[in-house]
Amino acid sequence: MQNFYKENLLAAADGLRAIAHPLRLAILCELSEGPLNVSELLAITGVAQPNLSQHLAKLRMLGILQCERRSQHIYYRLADPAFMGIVNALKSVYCPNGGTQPRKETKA
Amino acid sequence: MQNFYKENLLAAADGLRAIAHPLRLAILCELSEGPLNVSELLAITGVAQPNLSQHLAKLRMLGILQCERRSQHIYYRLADPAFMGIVNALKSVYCPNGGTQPRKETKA
DNA sequence: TCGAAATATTCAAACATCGTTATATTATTA
DNA sequence: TAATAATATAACGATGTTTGAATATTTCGA
Repeated sequence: MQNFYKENLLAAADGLRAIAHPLRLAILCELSEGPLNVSELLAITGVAQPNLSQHLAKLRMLGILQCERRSQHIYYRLADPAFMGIVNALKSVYCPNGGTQPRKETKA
Repeated sequence: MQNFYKENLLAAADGLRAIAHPLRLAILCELSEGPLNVSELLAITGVAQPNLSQHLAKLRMLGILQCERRSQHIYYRLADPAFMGIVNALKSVYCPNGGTQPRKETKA
């Protein structure tokens, strides 16, 4: 398995585990259409606030999301466009219908 | 989050969790070059035999791998080429050097 | 048919992950 | 500056995952 195993596989598995959760996938799919603040994500996903916050924290700490405060609201965006390649591959496997609908522009 | 959430996200997260493990990723990467039997995978990965067998069982039961007995040996192959889209997206993110080396043909 | 090789299964312990509840922090508005 | 809205953190129980050890099964060859 050469050095490929020790280095890249561990990193790839970490990255996969980071997104291998329905809520985190939902977050990534939504943010792939543009940034959103926590309240908006809360309304879209319908989960409990601390739950969402913890998943956002995980994605943020892994460098997958960036956040930026704008007065009362904290906006999240995708930090690493490379992850979208993976999300898109997933969409093409699991979302025959095309996945989420495009959103109206929220003056990002 | 429409119906997209309940159906596709759960399935996609399941699929991701199935491959979000260094050894299972290694197996998928190796088998993406062609079928291998368990002894060969054992030699390549260097892990303990029951450990490998358990991960193979998981991938097999999820329909990601197929296996076929050929006298003493059991050969595994990728059952679902759709997964290769995901594996390839991963490779392009995590394997700058290109990942595994191509193998000699083992008369599949 | 007996033994050995190849592979799978079972079980328990260690560990990680998830959701919930309660609480803290930060920024705005009154 | 006190109250409130937005978001984060902490602690905890429940559940899931991973591994190693022991053992079982299947197949082939002698």
